[in-house]
Amino acid sequence: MRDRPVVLLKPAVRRTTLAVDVVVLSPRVDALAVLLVRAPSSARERWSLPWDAPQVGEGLEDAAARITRVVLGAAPAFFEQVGTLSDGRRHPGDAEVSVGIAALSPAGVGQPIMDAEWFPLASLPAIAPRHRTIVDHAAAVVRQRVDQSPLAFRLLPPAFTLSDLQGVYELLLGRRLHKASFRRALQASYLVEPMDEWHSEGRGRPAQLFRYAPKKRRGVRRGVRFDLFTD
Amino acid sequence: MRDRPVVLLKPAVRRTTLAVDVVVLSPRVDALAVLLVRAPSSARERWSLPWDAPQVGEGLEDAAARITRVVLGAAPAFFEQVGTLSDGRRHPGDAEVSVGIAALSPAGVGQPIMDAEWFPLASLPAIAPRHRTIVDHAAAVVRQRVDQSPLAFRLLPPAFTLSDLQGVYELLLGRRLHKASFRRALQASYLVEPMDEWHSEGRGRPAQLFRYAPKKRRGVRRGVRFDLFTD
DNA sequence: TGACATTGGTGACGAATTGTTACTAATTCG
DNA sequence: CGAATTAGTAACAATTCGTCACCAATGTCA
Repeated sequence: MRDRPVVLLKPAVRRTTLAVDVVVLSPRVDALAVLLVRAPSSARERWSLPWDAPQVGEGLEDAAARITRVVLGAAPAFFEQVGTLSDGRRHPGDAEVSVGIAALSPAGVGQPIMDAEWFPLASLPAIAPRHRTIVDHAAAVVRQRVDQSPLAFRLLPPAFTLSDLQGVYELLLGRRLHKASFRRALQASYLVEPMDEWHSEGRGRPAQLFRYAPKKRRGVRRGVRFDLFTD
Repeated sequence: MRDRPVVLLKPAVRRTTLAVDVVVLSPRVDALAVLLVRAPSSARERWSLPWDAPQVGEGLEDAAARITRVVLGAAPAFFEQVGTLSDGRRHPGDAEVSVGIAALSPAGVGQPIMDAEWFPLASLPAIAPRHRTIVDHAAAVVRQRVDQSPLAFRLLPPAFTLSDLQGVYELLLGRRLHKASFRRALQASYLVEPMDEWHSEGRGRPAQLFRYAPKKRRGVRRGVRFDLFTD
C-alpha cells in the first residue's frame, strides 16, 4: 500500500474552458458518414467537427441538438455521450475540456448547410487531433451499443423494410448477416410491427414496411455471455 | 424541417467550473458498496462522493486516481467515465459541470481514511442531488458493461476462486447464476487460467485459485442478439 | 471414528437456439 | 414468355444452454 497523504482532500472547483463536439452520424451509400464543417482559413485543418460551448443553463445534449440543427437543419434522433476529454490534444477552439457527443440522424433527413459536408467514416480529411479521437470513440461506442440499444432504428426513417434494417446493422457491425437468422431473431424480440404498406424499389418483390414498436419483453434472463467480451 | 438560422455557427469556448466526482465501487458482504466522505458541517448533506477539480494538465482519469488514493489509500484497478452532467442539480462545490467516473477496487484493498466510509449501494445516506444521479449512472453503467468487459475481474484480487468470481457476477447482475453453466461458459471463453494454488476457507472442499489471463479469442462472431436490448 | 454437513467440481441429457440450405413469392426487364 | 432480382420462410442439422445428478475433499460433532 502507498503512503497516506498527510493533508486531507480539500476539494475545490476550477475554472476551465469547455466545448461540446458533435459527431453527427448517418448512413450513406455503403458506409456510415460523419458531418464535418469547413473551418475558417486561419485554422490549421480545413475541416472540423461541429462544436460550440453550451450556453449558460443549457444542458450538454441540448447544446448538441442546437449545434446539429444549425449545421444540418434537423435535430438528431438520438444522442449518446462518448466521453469527455481533457488530454492535451489540440482542439480547434483550444478548449481545455471537450465533451464528445454522438448524434444519430436517419438517412435523408436534413440538408447540410453550405459549409458542411458528409464524409465516410473510413476516409475523413485531416481534422484536429482531439476531434480525431472523439470520432474514433463515437464509432466505437455506437458499434458496441448496437445490440443493446435500438440505435439502428434511429438511423432509419419511421417506416423501413427489413432489408433496410439489416443493411444498417451490417454497416454498424461491419460484417454481413444471414437473412433468415436476422429475421428470426427480430421476430422473437417483438421490437417491430408490420404496417399495411409495401415499398417497391423498382426490381424485385416489394417489401413490407415495418415500424419500431417495442413490446414489453418477457423477462428472458439468460446466463452470462463471456463470448460477448470486446477486449 | 425547421427554419434555417440566418447566422452561421460561430463557435466559441466558454469558461465554466468543473469537478471530477468519483464513485468508488467495491464488493462488500452481499452487496456492492460505494465510498463516501463526510462533508464539512457547513454542507447541506452529511456525506458526499469524493471529488475535486483536475489540476492543470491532469487528465480526468488521473484526477480520479488521485482522489481515490487520498480517500482509500490505493489506486483503483479500473476506471470508466459514466457521463458528464451539466444540469442545474446541486453539487457540493457548486460546479457547473461534473464528470462522473466509476472506479473499481477489489475487496480488501486499501483502507478508507477516517472521514470516509463504505455504504451499500442500496442504502446510501442523503447526498447532493447531482451526486445521487452520478451514483445511479455509475451503477447502471457497471451493470450494463459487466458481460462485455472484464469488470468483474477488477473487483477481485489477482488470484480468486471460481465461486468468488461467480459471486461478483451475481452481485453485479443482481440474480443467481447456475454453477455448471457459469463454469462451462467461462471455460469456453479462455479468460482465466488455473494456478497451482488452492484456497481453503474452513469448511468444504478447498477451491482451486485462478487468475485472469485472457487468451486470443477465436473470432466467434455471432448473429445479432436482440434479446440483449436493455431499453 | 465415522456419519453428515458443506463447499468445489463435472458428466450427461433433453430443450432451446442458431447457422444454413433450399425453397416459394412477387415483381421488372428484355 | 423466361431470366433476373429482391423478399420472405420452412425445415434440418449443429451447437449451445439449463438442469439434474452425481463425485470429491474438507470440517464438524456426536
